[in-house]
Amino acid sequence: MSRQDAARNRDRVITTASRMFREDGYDGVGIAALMQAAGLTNGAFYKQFESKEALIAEATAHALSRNAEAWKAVLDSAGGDPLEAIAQWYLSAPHVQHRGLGCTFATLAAEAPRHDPPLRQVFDTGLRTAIRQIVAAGQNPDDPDREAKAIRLLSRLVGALTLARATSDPELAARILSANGATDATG
Amino acid sequence: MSRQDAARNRDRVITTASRMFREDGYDGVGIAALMQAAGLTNGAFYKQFESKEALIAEATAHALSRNAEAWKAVLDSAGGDPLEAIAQWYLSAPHVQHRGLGCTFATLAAEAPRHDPPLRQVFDTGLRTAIRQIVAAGQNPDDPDREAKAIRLLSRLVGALTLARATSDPELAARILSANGATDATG
DNA sequence: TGTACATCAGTGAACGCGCGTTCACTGATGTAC
DNA sequence: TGTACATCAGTGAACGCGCGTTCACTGATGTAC
Repeated sequence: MSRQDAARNRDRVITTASRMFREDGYDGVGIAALMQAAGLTNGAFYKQFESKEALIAEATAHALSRNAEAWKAVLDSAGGDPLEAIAQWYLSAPHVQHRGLGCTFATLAAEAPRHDPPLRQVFDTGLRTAIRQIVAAGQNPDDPDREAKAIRLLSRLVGALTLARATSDPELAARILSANGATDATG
Repeated sequence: MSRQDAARNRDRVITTASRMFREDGYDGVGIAALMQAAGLTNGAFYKQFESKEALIAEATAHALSRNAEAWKAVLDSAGGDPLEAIAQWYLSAPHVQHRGLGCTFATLAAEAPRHDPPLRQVFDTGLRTAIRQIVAAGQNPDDPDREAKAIRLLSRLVGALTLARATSDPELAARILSANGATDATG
């Protein structure tokens, strides 16, 4: 167990938590279940983190920065209109189905108001990054309304994904997704 | 304790739960705390409800139907463009601050995917109602895209409210709100 | 380079606590005759 | 209309369980000389 091993274990806990929190919510993931999923035992947790709330902030920051990487990849590789490409990708069936690796705003932002300032600040940073990415991908750099447009697109995508996931009726989910720019909205 | 008293108690538990769930999430509200807030004791709960999950479905249906009444009141009394009036009202400071009486989609829809079919169906109904209300308030009844436009508006408002609430920076929150149609976006 | 010691991540059991749910009991309400 | 009984919402304590957190202990790693 070198210090490098310990650092790797810490990273694995954060990665695992960032997935589990997005799947089951902050309240839905216990320390014991998390540590077991990361291949460790209960007690090791408090050698690495001050509290569950501290992990929540770190794991959310991790999730948001992974999200930002994914946005960058999609925007960079888009032929044609990058914002149309983002909407298609964001509202695709895999993203609707797999919450654990998906957008952190859609899964966890609604829980943020009940949490401590550090987590809220993580969301501040994540939001600013996402807005900046969309603004940069816009095709009209002189439009004075371009930040507001970026914010509207982000708001709309987050809302659409959240609502489509809440539904039990695939037809209604498909209508929500395709109204918002999904190409294949079968799920 | 007449049967009417019992029915009133049951209603009070549902109303109380619909507020508390929106404030603290489904996982954040325990039966004991809920019953105490409703002026009853622990044990009475299971004389009225089969399980917590059953209450979750009923309380969410109640919250959504109260939301629908509020939408109707705003849309009916709007001078000028009703959809602009809805956005202003929906993104107003009181709505951002008071989750407990606010939009159920913004507070609880993200938790729905983790729950049983009855709750998901409650969201189905709530969504269909909200979309229908927005469509009916639209000013161009011949627009073939009017349902998609209604869905986009709803998605955008839900996303904007969720993101504005997650933020800890009032300036960022105000930018999100005003980009989406709030008039006074000071918080 | 080898030895002695300090450090510290991890183990696994335990802490107190609140969770959702059950239960024996109470007593007022409603029903049957 | 009065009496006897069944119903059932509510009480409050208890159930087993999992929660976040703590702790004594282990043993490999890293440091000092």
